[in-house]
Amino acid sequence: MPTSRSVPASTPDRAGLARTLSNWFAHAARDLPWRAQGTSPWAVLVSEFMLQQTQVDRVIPRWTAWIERWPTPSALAAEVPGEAVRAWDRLGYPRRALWLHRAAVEIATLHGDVVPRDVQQLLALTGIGPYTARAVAAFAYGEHHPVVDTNTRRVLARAIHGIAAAGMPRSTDLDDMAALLPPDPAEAAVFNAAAMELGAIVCTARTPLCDACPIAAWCEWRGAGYPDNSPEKRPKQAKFEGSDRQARGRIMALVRRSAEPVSRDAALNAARGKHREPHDVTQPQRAYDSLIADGLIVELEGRAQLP
DNA sequence: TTCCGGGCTA
DNA sequence: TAGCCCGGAA
Repeated sequence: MPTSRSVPASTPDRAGLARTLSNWFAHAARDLPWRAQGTSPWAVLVSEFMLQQTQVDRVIPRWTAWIERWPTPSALAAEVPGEAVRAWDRLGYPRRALWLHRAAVEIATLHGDVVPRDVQQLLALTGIGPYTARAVAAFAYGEHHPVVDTNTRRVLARAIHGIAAAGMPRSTDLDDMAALLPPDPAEAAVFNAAAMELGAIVCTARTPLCDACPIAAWCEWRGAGYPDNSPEKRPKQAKFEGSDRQARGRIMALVRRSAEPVSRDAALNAARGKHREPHDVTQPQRAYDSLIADGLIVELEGRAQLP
């Protein structure tokens, strides 16, 4: 790995980078519904929960229906958790539907039905971590915080550190971003969004569109000739086919679409899929048990249903 | 057909 | 640190 240059001394015109990127965002930003004027903090929070693991195009219809049905935290909190799981549909990682429901209960009961604006209070809510807490504070309330998601981390790695790909999250990510933020809170919020947007649609992981990049002139990675200097790759993701994840997803799909509780046998059969692969005979039961442990299904008299 | 992105919890 | 879901990109 090349020695990184002594950090800020020789780096040019950071304010120019921020200004240029924000100007680009003003015309290039996708027209996403949660970016509309007047979107409530709750609606912003819901969008961030959904976007934690799911691409924008798949989130939009679920988010729209969710906000229409549950326009406030207390509206969701009044439902049983299973309704949140069902409405989550196939967004993936359904534990997050449970967490969002729990967060709604916490906001309704502990915060007077008002989404907190303080990062520490946001972090204390179920399912909210460092990214989501700062995203809500910055985008819903205009608070001055660095917001760093995986897209921003990749932009920082390339533009600031000259490294082809971001590795594991670094302790310096938030400091790096904070150093770039304009002092004005509203401008800082725009810049946070702009950096994420650049990572999402231009500075992409696999095929970055460097010719179309508005901050190419500032990019250390480009300046170095696009070296293939990534640190170790992140551990490769296990195959989905044949995985416990897949088995869990199949059970959840069955339980979500069933108006009535389903028998345990039906659930275990669903876990096996069409091919009835016998490679791991313990998997269906393991998947079933793990869903119960996660609270995503409950079993009553040998029948499984949403909580 | 395979690969991989995405933040959080325990 | 591992585990979690699905769909679109390669």
